[in-house]
Amino acid sequence: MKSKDEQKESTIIRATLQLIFREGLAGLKMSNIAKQASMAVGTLYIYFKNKEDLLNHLFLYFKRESMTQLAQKIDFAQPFKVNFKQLWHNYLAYAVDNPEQATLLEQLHYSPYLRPEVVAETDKLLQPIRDMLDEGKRQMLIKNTDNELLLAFLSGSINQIARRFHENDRKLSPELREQAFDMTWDAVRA
Amino acid sequence: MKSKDEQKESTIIRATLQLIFREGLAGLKMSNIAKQASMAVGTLYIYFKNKEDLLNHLFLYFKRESMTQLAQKIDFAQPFKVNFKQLWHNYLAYAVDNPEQATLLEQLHYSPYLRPEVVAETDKLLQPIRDMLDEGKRQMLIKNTDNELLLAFLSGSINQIARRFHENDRKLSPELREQAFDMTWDAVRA
DNA sequence: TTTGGAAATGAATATTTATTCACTTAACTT
DNA sequence: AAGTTAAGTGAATAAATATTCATTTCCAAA
Repeated sequence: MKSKDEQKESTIIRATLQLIFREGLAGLKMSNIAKQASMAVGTLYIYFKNKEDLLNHLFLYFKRESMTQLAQKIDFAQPFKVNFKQLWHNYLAYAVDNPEQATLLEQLHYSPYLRPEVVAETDKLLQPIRDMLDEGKRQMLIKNTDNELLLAFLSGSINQIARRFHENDRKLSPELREQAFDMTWDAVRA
Repeated sequence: MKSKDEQKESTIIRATLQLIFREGLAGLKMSNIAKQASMAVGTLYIYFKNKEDLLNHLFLYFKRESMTQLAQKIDFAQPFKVNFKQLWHNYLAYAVDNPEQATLLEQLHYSPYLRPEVVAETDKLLQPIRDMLDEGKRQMLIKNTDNELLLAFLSGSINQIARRFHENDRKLSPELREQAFDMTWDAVRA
């Protein structure tokens, strides 16, 4: 018998990502996903129950992927600021290299498609970062401020910087990235 | 003869806002807009050519409204930092009091509905803020950094703070707002 | 108070889009 | 190499949704 091609699931998800980025979630059609992924519409339904199911899987898939990227080169033996800086640059690099994702996760988050339990599950992925911020506060290196405020400040500024530069076709030079990091560090340091 | 009710246009726009916020742009249906606005579907087509037209009008409408709010109590006779702080608090207050807008503008921005010329027009509305930032740099009060970077940093962090707190049903106390402003000021000051 | 005309209505229609399913193809098993 | 079974296909169908339009309601002028 013919066996399921395991790569297809991710092919479909990535094709969907491209389309949402190009045309928005509101313009997403199953027939277009099939075309973009070079397969028949029917095939989509072999891998995912329906459109809603596909979108929930996609949300989790990219949240997990982004968290993996974020954790690159983080080494808890290093001093706090070294790790903080690495994390910040990882986040920015991911947002810059994958401008589609931020847009996508944003749009999905406020759509009738996403199931609440999937949203809750992704929030748990942030725990290691919360722990890291707590450690920074314990060492009195960063301001003793609410974690949600810190997280919102960090993620909001990074995403928006990546988005605006991408939208205007501008490159974020290493110098600009350094300037942006300095702003962030000045903002959070004690 | 019966005359056109001028308020209806804004009634429709506001009803649409509510719905996009509740169900996302992807879930937006003309029939629901009509229900939310307590009128018949056909009436929508008296005030707007079609769905796309309605959404473009709505985008401009709220961009303009938010800029008006932002300019409240700004007085160019005041010192730079006073105005900067007022502007920042105006922006945060608007984002907190109108959590729907940010979500909506975000979603619309990346949709097949929005016409490019409408996007370009809204970008021009930011010019007074760019001028203000330039003035701060001239007085050597803020870092001499790219305006787009500064704007992205400011708007991204504020929007995300307002959004996350609203999403988690948490109130942003005056103390937290002060802390957030201090972070921002530390970030931008020379 | 009558009447002309635009606003408002919402069931009917047109259009778009998700999903199914009868059929074909490919890979594995014996 | 024949048989078996699941993957893959895409035209056909179902479902959802935008838009129209024949009819009714309302207002203002005559």
